[in-house]
Amino acid sequence: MRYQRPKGTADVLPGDSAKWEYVERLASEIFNRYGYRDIRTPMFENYAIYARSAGDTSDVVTKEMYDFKDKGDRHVALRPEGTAGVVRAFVENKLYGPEFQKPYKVYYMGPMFRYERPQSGRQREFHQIGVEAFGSDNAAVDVEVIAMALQLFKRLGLSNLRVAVNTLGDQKSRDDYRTALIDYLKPHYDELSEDSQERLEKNPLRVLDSKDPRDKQFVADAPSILDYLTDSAKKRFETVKQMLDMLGIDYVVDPDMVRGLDYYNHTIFEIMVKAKSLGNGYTTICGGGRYGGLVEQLGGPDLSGVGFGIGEERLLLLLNDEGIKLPIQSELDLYVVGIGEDTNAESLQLVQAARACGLSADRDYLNRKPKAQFRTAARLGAKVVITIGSRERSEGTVHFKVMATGKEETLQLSDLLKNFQEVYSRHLEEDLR
RNA sequence: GCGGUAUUGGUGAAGCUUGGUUAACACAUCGGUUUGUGGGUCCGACACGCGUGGGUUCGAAUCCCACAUACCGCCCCA
Repeated sequence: MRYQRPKGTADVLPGDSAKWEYVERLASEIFNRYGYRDIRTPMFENYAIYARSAGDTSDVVTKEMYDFKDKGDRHVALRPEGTAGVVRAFVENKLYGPEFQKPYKVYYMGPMFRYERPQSGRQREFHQIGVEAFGSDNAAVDVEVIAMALQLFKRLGLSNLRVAVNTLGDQKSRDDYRTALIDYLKPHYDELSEDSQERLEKNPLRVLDSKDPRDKQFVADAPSILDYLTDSAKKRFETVKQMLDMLGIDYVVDPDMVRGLDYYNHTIFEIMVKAKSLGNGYTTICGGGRYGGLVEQLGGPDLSGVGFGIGEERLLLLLNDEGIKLPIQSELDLYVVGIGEDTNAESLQLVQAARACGLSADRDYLNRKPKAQFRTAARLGAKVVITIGSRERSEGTVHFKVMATGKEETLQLSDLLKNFQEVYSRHLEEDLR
């Protein structure tokens, strides 16, 4: 009986993990530049936090929640997304207090869980890189987070991104529109897909997102949210667009765009990309928007927030597809070849001396023949190989070989151990000259 | 949750339609290529046996069933 990893999970192995590290390091570097700080919240929370925040009708809550009762009979759920937990932490730790600068900006990265059917770029355990900014209604913050995500993608070498924005308006805009949409769709109820018939009752806005041709014909002529915005909501959206223009960010307004979580209002956006590994058409790799009410709903003051989530698996899949080489250098400064079992201790001493002064060093542990060891050294891309055998041992010397030039010279072991860094660099540089 | 395709060694895979006893070929890896030096040549090694568990059969990687997983589509989304 062999064990398999749980359905919908993945092992990130060395080699691949270097890419993850690079992406995550770059993200935190950029986010920090915008004043966002790392926040780490639990991977599971009280079930109610997600149920209440995401909306009772959302698919995430109704069928994708990875929830269970713990030994204390507490109903908990593995986080399906990052925002709710961060909001909870924001409220619980009273980060809305006057001593904190607003907007309060944080970022996070880590695993999320959704119980659903796995596919490429869609797993049960997946990873998101996300940000949230609380406590400012300024449209500039909306634009800033979009710009920030774009900067990350750009720095990673991605192009041909499609930024779609839309607004859900304020409460009144939304209510008015909802009514109008229902009025429009009701007469066609029987012609809609079964899914949309149900959506119409629970969450009519979702009908707009349907890919079913039966629905699409009606969606095409459906009233637009943009016509139902209140003056202030409209003005706000205009400001967002102006600011995007001003920053030279290309975008399209997609009035049919709806987000999966119910808590959004005003600005919502998605950054999409066309990639073969992610199926046909455009796939979203970053989605976000502004949310009001959520902070209050989880017991905090009436503050709004804005943020986004980036799907890390999708991002990496995309980088792979595009053939983008991340600048990941795995260089080896030194490889120690030991000839004969009695050089075991000296080999250890040598790599340790190198490592102690900040060089990367490795050696052979299998007592293999010199030829095999050199082959390994070459494959690892070692800059220098130090060889020690019985002859050297009796003379208190080692062979120092610069792999690029093939030049080899004899050094005193004691000199090397006394001042490894200096001796190493001097001989390496002399040889390469 | 629904529908479909797939599953052979470290990897890519042939074989499966016409069940029969050496599971082809290639890459990678390891060893050797005369005694201590680098991605080359040549030689050699490398599947508890064909996702797991049952069944049919004298006999199954090859036929049947169940399950698992991956992938694709739907749903939805990162």
